[in-house]
Amino acid sequence: MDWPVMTWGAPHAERADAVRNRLHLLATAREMLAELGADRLTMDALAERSGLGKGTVFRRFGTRAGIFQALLDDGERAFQEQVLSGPPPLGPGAAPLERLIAYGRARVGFLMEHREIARAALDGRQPIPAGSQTPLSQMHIRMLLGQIHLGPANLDILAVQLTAALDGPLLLYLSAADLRHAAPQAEQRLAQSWQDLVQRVCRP
Amino acid sequence: MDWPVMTWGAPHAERADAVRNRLHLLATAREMLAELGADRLTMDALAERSGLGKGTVFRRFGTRAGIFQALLDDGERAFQEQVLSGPPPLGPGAAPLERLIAYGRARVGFLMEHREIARAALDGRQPIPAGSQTPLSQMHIRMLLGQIHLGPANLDILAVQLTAALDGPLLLYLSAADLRHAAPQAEQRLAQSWQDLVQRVCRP
DNA sequence: AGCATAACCGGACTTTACCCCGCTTAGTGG
DNA sequence: CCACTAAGCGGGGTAAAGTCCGGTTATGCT
Repeated sequence: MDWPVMTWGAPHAERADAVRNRLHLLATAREMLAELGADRLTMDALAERSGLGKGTVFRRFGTRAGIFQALLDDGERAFQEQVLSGPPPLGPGAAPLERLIAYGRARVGFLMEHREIARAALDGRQPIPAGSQTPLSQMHIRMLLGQIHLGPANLDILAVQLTAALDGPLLLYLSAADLRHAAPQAEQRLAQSWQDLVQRVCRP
Repeated sequence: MDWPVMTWGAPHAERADAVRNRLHLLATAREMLAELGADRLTMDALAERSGLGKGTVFRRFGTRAGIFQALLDDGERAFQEQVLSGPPPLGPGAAPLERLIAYGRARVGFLMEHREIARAALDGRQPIPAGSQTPLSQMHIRMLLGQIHLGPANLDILAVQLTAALDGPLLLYLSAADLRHAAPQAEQRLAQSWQDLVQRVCRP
């Protein structure tokens, strides 16, 4: 799917009605999500409820998972702002290792809060979609790793591995039932374990 | 889905015709997989080609992903045998850390070899299915971690994290195109990075 | 303003995973 | 050998994802 790029004034800019529809669809999707839960949010229903055609829904988001990815991106934007320019230890100003630990804790919280959306955003056929979710997470981890003095190591792959270690448990291995049952404890333990892992990896 | 347990002689054992059909379906699935690729392997086609009803296919495997999980399990069984009783450094006899490194290398190879099936075995709705794939991997890593003297650490979660760091890149983050393009290199780099990661985590 | 064109829209259509339920058959105990 | 029962079987039916294309509308240019 080739998304219309949002370069201003350039040719192929997103048309005004398209923007309107996109925002309206996202709002409607959020409503339905809160009302019905992720797996009862169907494309037909979304189209009907928003008063638009099904074709429009698919052109805007490409795929069902795409909707959840877009929804997640919204949250991610706010989150990234905290990370990039918020107060330490999450934002700049703290030591890189502290930031890395704080980042993991915050991301666990974020994913836990949006776990329904995050799960639904996974698409079996395609790997993690461009412009969404992980790339940002991975890039941030990669950046912080670069600021920590580590011996010889392939920081790019290490960042991928750490991202997987951070997201994987929540996205892949813990069942929804596990989480619903004891979410706060799970969140605490995952954050703590992330800290342990990072400290192990990054010590001299 | 509640699979018939294979406790011998106990009530509810898997019936003979069911076994026949299951094996036949798996064989047919393997054929179609080799011939058409994973995403053209459809349930209807599988049913028709195997000469069985659609209902039978679903009763046997529960879901589309279930077929690929079953297929993967077959390979996994052979793999596990190597791990549990093959020659060192993979099998017993080597130091735990060496075994852990060797295990990662072997698993990367295994997943790379079966990446199409492994991807297709992921089910968006459900977390990693019981009796399949990761639990074995996770358990093995957990066991080896237990044999390495680590400081205070939650070995259970650490095992989950390492499993994610091992499987995640291949299952989630690397696109099929990336892999097709430079599979051997990717395999080498992932194995090397696994070794780096584990050595970092497990040093005193 | 008027025109040309590129996006966009809608909804019918196709494909496919998955469900259901009446019928059949394999196993068992007498 | 026979009945009995639970498991298994088949294939038509449903719902939801994703595609297509003829008609519509926004936008840039003159």
